[in-house]
Amino acid sequence: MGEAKTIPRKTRIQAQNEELILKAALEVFSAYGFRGATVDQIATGCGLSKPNLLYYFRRKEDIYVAVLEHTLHDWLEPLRSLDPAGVPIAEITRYIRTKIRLSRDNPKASRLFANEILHGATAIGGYLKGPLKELVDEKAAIIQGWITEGKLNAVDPHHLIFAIWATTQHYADFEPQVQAVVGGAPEVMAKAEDTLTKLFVEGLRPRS
Amino acid sequence: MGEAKTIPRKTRIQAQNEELILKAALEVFSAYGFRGATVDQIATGCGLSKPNLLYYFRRKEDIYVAVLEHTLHDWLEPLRSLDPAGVPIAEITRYIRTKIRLSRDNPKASRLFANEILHGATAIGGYLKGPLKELVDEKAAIIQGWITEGKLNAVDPHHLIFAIWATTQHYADFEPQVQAVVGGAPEVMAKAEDTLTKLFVEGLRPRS
DNA sequence: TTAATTCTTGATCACTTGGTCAAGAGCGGA
DNA sequence: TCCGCTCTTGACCAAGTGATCAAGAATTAA
Repeated sequence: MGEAKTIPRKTRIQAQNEELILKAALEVFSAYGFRGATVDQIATGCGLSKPNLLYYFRRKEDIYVAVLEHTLHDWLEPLRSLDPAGVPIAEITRYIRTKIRLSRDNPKASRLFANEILHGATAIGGYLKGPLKELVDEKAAIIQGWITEGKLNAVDPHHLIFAIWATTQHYADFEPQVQAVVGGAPEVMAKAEDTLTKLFVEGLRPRS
Repeated sequence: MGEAKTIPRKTRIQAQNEELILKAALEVFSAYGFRGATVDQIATGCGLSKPNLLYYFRRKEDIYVAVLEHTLHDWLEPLRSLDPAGVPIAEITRYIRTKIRLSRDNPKASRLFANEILHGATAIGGYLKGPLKELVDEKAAIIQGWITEGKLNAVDPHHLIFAIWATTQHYADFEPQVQAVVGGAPEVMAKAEDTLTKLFVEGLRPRS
């Protein structure tokens, strides 16, 4: 079949090395940002020579975009699963808890995005204005519905979502600051989770 | 007097140029981060030649530290002025409104710090663990006092402060994302201010 | 086995960047 | 005016970086 030629399947080695590369790239890009990271660092990080790395991704930017896209989808999953049929306060609570745990378990992904957006979001600007905006608008409408039904306090849904993003990702993105002020004990994150949940729930629960 | 020799006063030109440099440096460092920024960019930004710039600050890092320190003090002023003798809810409200306006009017300072902390806070780590922690602990104690008096809902004061920082600075640090989702109209920031204030006030006001 | 394809790398290049230096221009006080 | 000090700059350097290339090694399909 000519098919095998027009759509070349990925080699075992290819798939394996690309995975190694993306893993090392997340490590390096999240720590130093796009401009601060070097191809050499990534190559060393995954045990490949620099020319070999550039055999799989021809330009540094290609690696960067690849690791961004590879991580983006998972990052939005919690918001995506906000259920319009659920109990409003319970849904919001679950969203906050899921989001802060995601930040705790994937701080590098959080920092990768933070850095990208902080510096203008040039690589994912299209994604923000397209799929991301669509998703946020959709979920904001759901929240607005709950507000109209009197199930939640009347706050702007978009800004509510921003507030949840900001507070939960704060613990990953600004870790050195958090560490400096309250230390890095494991119970800090648990306390953070409870505090944020309580703050938002009390802020959103209508006074009877 | 020998005093004039041991403590050389700053020349007019010196003071003037250093101010120019710090201004241009904030511009460049906030946009590209420490590693991403170049001395050439800063030099061009303030109309000096590169060697001339390096005559005033011998190393790139010296400029960076100078602009960080130059901005740090002002940045913490709102928290510093949290008044233990004031009305709790009013004090918190004023703090949030002051902070979000500071972020709106000085987004570059916000981004400068965000980038510094995001990349490990190596240049200001000492400041975070020293003066910053002291200030936060002091103000957290005040808030804790208000809680004990039953004037505020029982939430962890440290995490409350983190939440206020995160939500207010979000609009400066993640501007491209906010812009992509809700646009950049002037009323967006006003709406943000009202939403955050309402959220925190309702979250903190004790149920009678 | 064999031949085509994929994978790997040492050497190298063009370019950027932080930093130096010596020499000259400009300024201020006596 | 004159002298010492500050300020300014063109030329330059060494290190680091993204990217290329040709040639060889390994893998795969027949």
